Amino acid sequence: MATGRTHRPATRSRGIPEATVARLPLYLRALTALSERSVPTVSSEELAAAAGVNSAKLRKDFSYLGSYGTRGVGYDVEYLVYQISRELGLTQDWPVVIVGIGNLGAALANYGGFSARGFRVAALIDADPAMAGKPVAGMPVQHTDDLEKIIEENGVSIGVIATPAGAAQQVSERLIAAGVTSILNFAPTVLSVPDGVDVRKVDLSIELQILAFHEQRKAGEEAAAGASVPGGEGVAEVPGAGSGAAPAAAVEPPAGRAAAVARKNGPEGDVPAVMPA
Amino acid sequence: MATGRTHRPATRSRGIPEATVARLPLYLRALTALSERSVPTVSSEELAAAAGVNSAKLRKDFSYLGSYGTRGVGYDVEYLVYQISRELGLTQDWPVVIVGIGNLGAALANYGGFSARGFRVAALIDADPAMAGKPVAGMPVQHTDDLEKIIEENGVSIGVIATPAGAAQQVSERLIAAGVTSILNFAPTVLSVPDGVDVRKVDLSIELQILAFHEQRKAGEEAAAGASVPGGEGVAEVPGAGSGAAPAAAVEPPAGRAAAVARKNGPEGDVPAVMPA
DNA sequence: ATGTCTTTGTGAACGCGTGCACAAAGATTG
DNA sequence: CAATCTTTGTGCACGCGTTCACAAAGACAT
Ligand SMILES: NC(=O)c1ccc[n+]([C@@H]2O[C@H](COP(=O)([O-])OP(=O)(O)OC[C@H]3O[C@@H](n4cnc5c(N)ncnc54)[C@H](O)[C@@H]3O)[C@@H](O)[C@H]2O)c1
Ligand SMILES: NC(=O)c1ccc[n+]([C@@H]2O[C@H](COP(=O)([O-])OP(=O)(O)OC[C@H]3O[C@@H](n4cnc5c(N)ncnc54)[C@H](O)[C@@H]3O)[C@@H](O)[C@H]2O)c1
Repeated sequence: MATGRTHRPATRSRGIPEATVARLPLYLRALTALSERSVPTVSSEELAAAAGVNSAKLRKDFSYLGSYGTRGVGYDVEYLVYQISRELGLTQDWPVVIVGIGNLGAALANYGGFSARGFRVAALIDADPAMAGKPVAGMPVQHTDDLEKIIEENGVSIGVIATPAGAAQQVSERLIAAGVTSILNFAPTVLSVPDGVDVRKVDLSIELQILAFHEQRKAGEEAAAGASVPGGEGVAEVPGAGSGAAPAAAVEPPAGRAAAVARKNGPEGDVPAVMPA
Repeated sequence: MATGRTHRPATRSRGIPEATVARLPLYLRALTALSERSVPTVSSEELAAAAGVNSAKLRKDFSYLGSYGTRGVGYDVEYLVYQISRELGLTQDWPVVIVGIGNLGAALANYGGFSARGFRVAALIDADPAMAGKPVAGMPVQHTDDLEKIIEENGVSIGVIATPAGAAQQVSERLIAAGVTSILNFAPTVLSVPDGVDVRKVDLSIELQILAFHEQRKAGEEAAAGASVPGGEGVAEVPGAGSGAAPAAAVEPPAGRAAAVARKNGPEGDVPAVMPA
């Protein structure tokens, strides 16, 4: 998932809902696959299944684009591929720069699916002088000093940041100052950008943490259902104990901070242990 | 945006809203930074700014966890770090396997932030016999044949898929059959999984396409603004080629886009064309 | 033509998420 | 102890997104 433009001022948003926009690429992918198999038409039901969404949702999504279907038949695959591509702006060429050619940046540069849909890696940029000129994915890495020049000369409006978190904000500022108005950020930092600039983030760590949350919940329910007693849980040390703030154990379960939670919410789910930084 | 679990049966409504869960890692990151700077407390306003969200939203999010703040003062940093970590399940160790050690998989394996928060790469798995035994990130790559054994022996419940799209579904099935119940999928495919299994996807291509959509819209508005004075807010002008620093355009039918969208069926310039897949 | 059958397009209801605005809680000062 | 100041916690309203359900549109058969 990616966030970014949280701010939608509804500026004459006579447009396609954001949620719909986010699904269009999904539909496009499914349609492209059908197209390659020379399937002429698809029903909303079939396509929805392929894209993993509800068919009513899909129909409503398409309704924002116009009435491209034929009742009793379905949608013309080729036609829809074209319409969605056009709506997403994929009928034009989008030069992209990748900044930060480390493990991830190099992988991205080597990624084939990149150029498959109108996106073209225009340049690879890194701050490490030792990398300058070194070829990655058949393209010489360029030094950050030339960032502005590269952006302007290639008319780049989309930038990908794959630098360490500490450098991300500064890199984004340089990119924006040079003309970039859309950023895909892989660094685990919140980028602060001016209005008019779109930022989407890809954060592995966040995704894993969300999965962990659900995983823990699943384990908890399972345990509760099984009525089994998991091994000793030994309450570990509580960081920053003192501070006087927050009422400590008042009633309820085992002492410690866990009680605070139980106070408001349900009892179960107390699994204190070591805590990483 | 998990593909599988779209359905939320609200099983036992004792739950934190999904949107809140997705923000907790963000708060945690900001709090960890504060903690490292030995800041004792933060106000919702400060923390919200650091996390890039609305302060009211942050307070409401925290209210789902319980009442951990002190009015007139703010939140105790250390205490909150602990509570959020516990809620997210980061107080326990999560062994993770990465399947598909190619460009991306190797980058992920080398990623430090991985193990920083309770996640531990338990194994690297690849189908290529030539890779078996080869060390990546100081860990020998193991063959897919041993996938089930690895999962079971290490008690892995979270799997990361970084194989080509064509292999993703099959890999997910093997992972699930072996006991994995959470999957982070980097392959551009919709995974079909049974109930109870969570899937989250990271899709570079989709993110770029969403950015392209907004980028195109920005270019269009810009062009419209520069043209004749827009009297009515009704229909947007057609973003003609040229104008602005827009990238080189590819092929595109002449007829108005807005017209086709607004109208039921635009017979005019809507000639199906072959699009770059 | 007429009737039947399939599938779209969408009105309407509903639930979730967001953000405002403010009372209450507690710190702090006199 | 009372007054004042700060900041939380949340009631409430609003808008977006999702889903159901169905009339209407068109294909197709008779
Ligand atoms: N590797 C992964 O799988 C992964 C996963 C999720 C997130 N991330 C994030 O992506 C970013 C990159 O990760 P990585 O593993 O490739 O790190 P890395 O250290 O391998 O690469 C970082 C690169 O950025 C360059 N760099 C540093 N400062 C720069 C600057 N100011 N301008 C331009 N280039 C600069 C460095 O020279 C280096 O080549 C990090 O923020 C990391 O947290 C990585
Ligand atoms: N590289 C990127 O930056 C990037 C970005 C976005 C998405 N992706 C996606 O991530 C996936 C991996 O990308 P990549 O660039 O690393 O590809 P890659 O070809 O470099 O690596 C794929 C690896 O998967 C292994 N593999 C193939 N089938 C397997 C199977 N059945 N079981 C286990 N391993 C198997 C291959 O041996 C290979 O090592 C692809 O689906 C790609 O579309 C990659």
